Amino acid sequence: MASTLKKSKKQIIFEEAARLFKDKGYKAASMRDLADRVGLEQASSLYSHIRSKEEILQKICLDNASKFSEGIQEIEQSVVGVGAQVRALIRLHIRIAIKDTTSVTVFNDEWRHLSPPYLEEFLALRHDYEDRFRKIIEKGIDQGEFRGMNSAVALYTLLNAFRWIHYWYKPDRELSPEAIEKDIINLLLNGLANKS
Amino acid sequence: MASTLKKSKKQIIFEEAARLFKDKGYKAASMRDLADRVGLEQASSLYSHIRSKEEILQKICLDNASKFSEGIQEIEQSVVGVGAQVRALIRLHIRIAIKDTTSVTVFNDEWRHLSPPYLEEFLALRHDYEDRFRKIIEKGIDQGEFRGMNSAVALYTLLNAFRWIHYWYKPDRELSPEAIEKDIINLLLNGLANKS
DNA sequence: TCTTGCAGAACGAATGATCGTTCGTAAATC
DNA sequence: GATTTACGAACGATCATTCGTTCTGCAAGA
Repeated sequence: MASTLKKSKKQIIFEEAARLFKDKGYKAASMRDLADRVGLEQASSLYSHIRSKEEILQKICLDNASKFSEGIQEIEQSVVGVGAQVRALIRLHIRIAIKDTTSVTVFNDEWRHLSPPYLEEFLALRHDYEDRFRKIIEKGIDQGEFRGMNSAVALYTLLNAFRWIHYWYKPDRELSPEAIEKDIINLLLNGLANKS
Repeated sequence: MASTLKKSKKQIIFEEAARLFKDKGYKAASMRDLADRVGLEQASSLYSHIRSKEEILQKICLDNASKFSEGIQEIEQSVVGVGAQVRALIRLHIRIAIKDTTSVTVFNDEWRHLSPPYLEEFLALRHDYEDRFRKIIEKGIDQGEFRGMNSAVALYTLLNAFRWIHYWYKPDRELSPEAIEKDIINLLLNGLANKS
């Protein structure tokens, strides 16, 4: 099989850790739990592959932050019209949530357990992302394409509207990702589009 | 002052614990932290007033669950028309989030640390609430008042759309609770109302 | 008014459990 | 034979909680 790019143990540990952190929360998840899940008898064995527990959280948080940064970067440059941009951003969120359910849950809910230098770095990235999203919304409001409303309320309502997918979605549902995208975009955007 | 209904120490402990659990998360919050916040030198002193750490979490979770149960109960009985019912439910969520910011955060994010008998009880209450909310949405879809879409997608998108308020809202914002209500209802409901 | 007794509240030490991590060594892999 | 990986014991820290004691405020009795 050409597709047998064997995963390194390190990678397995990171993936299993994401699942563990999602299931129990970062603080409640122990390194002994993690050792069990990857088939090691001792928690100490993990340290042949990783530096620390927090290193795992750092990687998960920063990797996901990068996904969103790169996503919005591309949308700003290649998509024209604020309506299409917001639609693309919604799709970006939904697709990441469906593709990387576990790591996006950790990214969403466990970032606060990052310690000082990394916490600030993470918050700066998030602030930057929200700012760029907000600017698109404000532009749409100014142009009359979006409903006149507080832009922060619009921003956070949108950002949170998908935050159940990574928790709820399973591939064997009768509902396809495309159908979810369509329904959510319709629900959100026909409230955002000005039709006075 | 007639308004001096002195809070019992127990009540102070519960309120301060909610704040602490919100700030650091249930697992990361220690009883020593809590003792500090209520002005006790020793964590052991807390046990003159409370039975256990989890007792606090149980009360916070069940109290808030009751608020939502009672809220939807009243709406089902007194509000006519699915459109008005959904509007009332949105207002219910926003008002609780603004009134009890700290405890609603704990209720939302920390319930999973409840242990066996209480966890199941909590999940049953939540399932019941979601079911009743979903039935209203389905009725609206059937009657043609709401957009034709998957009712679970609609339910969870609505339920999560406000989940930033308890984190973001501060009384000194230039934005009044009424303005937030208006904006969110407009944003969400004009996407839900069928206008073909 | 002063003393006494009592109960609730706070303390401080200690318990057993669990945590993340280190270290020296042994097994496994190449 | 060299290097990576796993082990097992151990470390120090911190956790929630228990226990016996001390402190505090207040009411009853003298």
